Amino acid sequence: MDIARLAGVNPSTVSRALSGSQSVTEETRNRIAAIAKANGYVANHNARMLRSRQAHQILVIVPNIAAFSHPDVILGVEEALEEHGIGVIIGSTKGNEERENALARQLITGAADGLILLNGRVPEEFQGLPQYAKRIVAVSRPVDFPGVPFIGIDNESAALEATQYLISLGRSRILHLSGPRESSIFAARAKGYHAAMAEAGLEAHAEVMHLPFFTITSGRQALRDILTRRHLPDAVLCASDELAFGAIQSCREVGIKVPEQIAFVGFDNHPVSEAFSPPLTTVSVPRRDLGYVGAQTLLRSISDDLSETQAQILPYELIVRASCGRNRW
Amino acid sequence: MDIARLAGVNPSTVSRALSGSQSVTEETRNRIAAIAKANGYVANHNARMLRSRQAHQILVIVPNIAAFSHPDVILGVEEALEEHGIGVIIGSTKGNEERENALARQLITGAADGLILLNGRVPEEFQGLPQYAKRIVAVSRPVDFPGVPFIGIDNESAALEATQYLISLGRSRILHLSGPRESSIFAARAKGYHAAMAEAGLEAHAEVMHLPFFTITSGRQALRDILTRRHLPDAVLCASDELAFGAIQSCREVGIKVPEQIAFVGFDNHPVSEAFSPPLTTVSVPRRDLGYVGAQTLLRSISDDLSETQAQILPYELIVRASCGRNRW
DNA sequence: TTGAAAGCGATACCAG
DNA sequence: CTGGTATCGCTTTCAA
Repeated sequence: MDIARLAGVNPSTVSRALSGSQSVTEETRNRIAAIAKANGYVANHNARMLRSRQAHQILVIVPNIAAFSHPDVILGVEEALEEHGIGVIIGSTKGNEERENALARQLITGAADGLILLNGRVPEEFQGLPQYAKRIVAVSRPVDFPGVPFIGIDNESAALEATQYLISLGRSRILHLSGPRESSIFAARAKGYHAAMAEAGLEAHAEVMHLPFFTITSGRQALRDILTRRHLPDAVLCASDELAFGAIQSCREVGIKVPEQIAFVGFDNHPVSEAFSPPLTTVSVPRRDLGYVGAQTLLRSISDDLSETQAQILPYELIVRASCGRNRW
Repeated sequence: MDIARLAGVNPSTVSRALSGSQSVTEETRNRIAAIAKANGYVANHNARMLRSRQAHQILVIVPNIAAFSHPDVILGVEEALEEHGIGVIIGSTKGNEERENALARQLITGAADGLILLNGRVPEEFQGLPQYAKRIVAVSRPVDFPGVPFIGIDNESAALEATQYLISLGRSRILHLSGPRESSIFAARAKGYHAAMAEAGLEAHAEVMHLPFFTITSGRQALRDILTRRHLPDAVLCASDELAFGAIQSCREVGIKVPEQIAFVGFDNHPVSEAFSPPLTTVSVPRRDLGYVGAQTLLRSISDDLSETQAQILPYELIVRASCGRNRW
């Protein structure tokens, strides 16, 4: 590097000066910094990373970046990493396993130093490679891979509480609209829902509908089908706010009154839920914190001073709004 | 690399085989590929990139990843790049100039091969470095930097058309709720709005409110203020769907009827706008296509076969829903 | 088609 | 505190 020549020092001194090493006179450091700046010099990323064996990048794998809940998590991740000068790479998989593996390779090849999984699954590529566990954390959705920490909420308990709330309002024919059955997060919510129903002696009315997607469109279509039934539910617990938005839309379209005829509860507390009509009662998930804590956990895990924390459960909160009406009795 | 030893060939042959070079026997290539796979070998990313002077990564700079309109654009970018085996890095700046420059350095240091700007501004860092123009494209919001192509919609014309639509319904006291005045995209929309008002002889009623953010909260607060006025507008053209959601919420809270008393038009056609109550009339922006075309343009520009395309204007569409009611006359 | 050797641009280690 | 040198892991050029 010719900054060395210009400064009349050895390249290694330039390197030390620019990376803020202590073992360089402040005077020398300043002089080199000035020369570098004047010449618009910045160290080549790939060369540094090759030598120092760090990418200074963390990869976040999301199933779908357009889903309502992920951007806020990513925001939290960014905030945590920014403080450490670490960049964030995003990859969305859309459930495509091939794509998942391609992204996984970013970790294996050293393009990223760590992985934050929001998709609830460790890519196949890591099977039989337990040494990568310490470079991976799962956020929002747990994964089945030994040694990978999880940061999320207690979904079972949240669904339980939400269902109990509906029951406390006098609702009994409560339907649970959920996401893919295979996803542990939806399984947990369904479990909490069933527990509450059973506890209230309403098991006979319990019904879980697992949908392949938890989008607005998906919720809309599901309710269209349900509204053709002879006996309508009097409440619906939705596994995402998006499902609830679509579902409520369908009700409106056929003149079913919300919350009078059917009450709705969502999951996420997306910003829209407050502006929606009726404002949506929903389980608030600390998305940003999940991302923030997840990133911090990852950094600690990578640098080896993680005291075997296997799961961090953050608090959720049931936000009561008008979509469930008031107590009927 | 010991794959070479295992295969009994020279490292260079392994390199050639794995990168699919033609000048290697198919037989040799297959044999090496098999051995590499069996041993879980993948070439180190940073070393490859150092040598070949490519990062195979594109950086997308967004002002705020939680804004409703960006994720879809990113989706389009990902789709376009995935086909070329190029990864996507995301950085959100939250308007922080220092953060912008830090991200810019990713391009300068070679951590990324190109830059897609969704924030309407080329980072300071590139001032006086025109050679980077060919590695940058601006999507959604144009930037002021010679040689940087722009992919977006005709905002002025879209706002003009939306305003004309409101006028055609008999509305006359139309307010325009917009984002930061400094942003050219909002300036363009305001211009179209003014043109329509002037054309209809309603210039006297024209009023543009520039808000620092175009979020739900921002729209909600703005309308709260406006609704205390003696003379209410009879329509509001919002520069984003989010503003509209918040604004309509405020109307609902004080009992103002939408669309009877005030009609609303949004911008973006976010998925929620259809499920909202009332369903929101809005300008549909082809967000995904913008991202897709933007990424393609960038790739062509980087590889030098860009025929000096300076702007690609994609079609928008006014989606008419119930938030403006029907013609009053 | 393959091998040998020379870097890519930095950092790290060992002397001084 | 600074200089010299080996080296990170791969690709590429030049010969054979």
